[in-house]
Amino acid sequence: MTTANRVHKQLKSDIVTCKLAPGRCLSEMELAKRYEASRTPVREACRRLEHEGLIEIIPFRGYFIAPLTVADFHNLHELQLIVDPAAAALAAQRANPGEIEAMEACAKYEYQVGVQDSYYEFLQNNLKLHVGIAQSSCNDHLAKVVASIHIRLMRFFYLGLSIDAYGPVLVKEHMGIVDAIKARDSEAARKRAEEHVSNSIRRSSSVFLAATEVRLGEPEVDGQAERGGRVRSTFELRIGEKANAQWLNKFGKA
Amino acid sequence: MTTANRVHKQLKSDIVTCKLAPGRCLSEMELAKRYEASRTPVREACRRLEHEGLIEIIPFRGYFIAPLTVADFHNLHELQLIVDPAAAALAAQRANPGEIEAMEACAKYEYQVGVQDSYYEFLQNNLKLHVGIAQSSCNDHLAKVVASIHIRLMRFFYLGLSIDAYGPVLVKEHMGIVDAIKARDSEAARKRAEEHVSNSIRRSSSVFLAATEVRLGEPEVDGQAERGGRVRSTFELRIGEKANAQWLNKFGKA
DNA sequence: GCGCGACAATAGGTATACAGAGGGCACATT
DNA sequence: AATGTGCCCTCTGTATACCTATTGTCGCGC
Repeated sequence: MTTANRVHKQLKSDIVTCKLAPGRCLSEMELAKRYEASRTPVREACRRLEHEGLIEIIPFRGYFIAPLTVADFHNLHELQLIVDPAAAALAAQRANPGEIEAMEACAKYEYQVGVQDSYYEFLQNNLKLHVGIAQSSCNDHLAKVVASIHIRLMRFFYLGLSIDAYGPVLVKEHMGIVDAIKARDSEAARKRAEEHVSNSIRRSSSVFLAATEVRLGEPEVDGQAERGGRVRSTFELRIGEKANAQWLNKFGKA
Repeated sequence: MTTANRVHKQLKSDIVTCKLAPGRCLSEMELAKRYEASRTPVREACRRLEHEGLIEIIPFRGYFIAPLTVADFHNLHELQLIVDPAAAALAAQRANPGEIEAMEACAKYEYQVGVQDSYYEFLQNNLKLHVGIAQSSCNDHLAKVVASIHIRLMRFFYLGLSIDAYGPVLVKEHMGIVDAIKARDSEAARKRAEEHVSNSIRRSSSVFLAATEVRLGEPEVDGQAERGGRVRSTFELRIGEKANAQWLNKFGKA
């Protein structure tokens, strides 16, 4: 394991779990100190993360933890609604028994309401399930896309958008997809995956919009920012962009 | 424009157009000399290209121009068949007049049979059309996925898989999609895009398979390799992988 | 008092030196 | 002669010094 790999892994984890606040500004030197490395591997790690959509690099300005925007939330879900059902359909045709077994293990995990760690554990299992299904499609490129989408969506969930009441429903939906795959029923798998993503969007979007409203127009400084790191804004609406306007319309908020 | 950006752009172009043979092995120093830069920006450019799937990096070993495999050809097309129609459907709902105009300009370009440069020009227009449609979906993430897929597929076409006889058919299919988008007919756009991709697969796969057969099992050294660069193999079949077997089956070649 | 321009500070971009890992080749031993 | 071991060379990975671009501030002039 090279230093660059280690830094990439740790930094990615810190971003996804929102240990590093969205919008936070960091310099190469800050990161180098934080992860005990020199600038070179830090740069490499950051470039990779930029490509993964977790960091924004503005030349000669700095490195910013990618902000969580309403537009991203919508677009990533929209994309998930395109690729996840397709992946499930292919998985139903191509998954091998071992893969299906692994899916079942992930699918049946149910978090305990109110227990933070249990919720995080659930998120990890949820990731493994969705990515596992995609990998079973035997299409690496598809699997990469699904994984990339899911990783970025997870940040929204780690931010505290817990979906407390839905535990049993989620397990039921997950198991439904896996069962369809196990039964080699391609169309059922597609349909159930599609419904699952649709439901997830519906379940989380109201929570997210509420959180957004509270913070809108508060490009505040993060109170607990170490080393004077600046925060652009936890939620950037970027009002005026087409996608946002359309999405807000959809929920009657515009 | 930084040096790293310039190297990335030039190297990417050289890879996509197959000026650098698939499978070719290159060292950082070779690339640094070739593009008149030091190792640092070359490294950065290569890391980006690795993420884009155009270069493979084996730690402590070297850099390889990503080989063109049957599996990749199949998987990329399969993915394109998932996302391109969806993008077209969204574009029909969201494209603005300027974008549609740009699409039409690209769509109506027809290459002259037998004229190499005209074919390359066509490929560029084809890229711009497909990516343009995706961008009109107002979903950046979707557009990125579509662009990434198309760029990688283009390498197969630049390799010499010319589809001589199909010029007018292609223009017709392209215009059909754009017309549906212009008419704001989402479902027609989806259907036509789907058919277009299906047809493209059918049109190119026979040519590609033929080319593959000729070269199969010839992990040859590239005659014109400068500086003693080694070539792994222009076409790697990676026999035994599920996806390959399935795909070959589909065409009765297994 | 406002605006423009120059300068300094800061931080990323680039070049290069150094270290360590891998592979190949040669020699020795069986 | 063949195989195994060890050394050496090359090339990547890392660290750091230097260069350059951007930005914010200060001062001068209008």
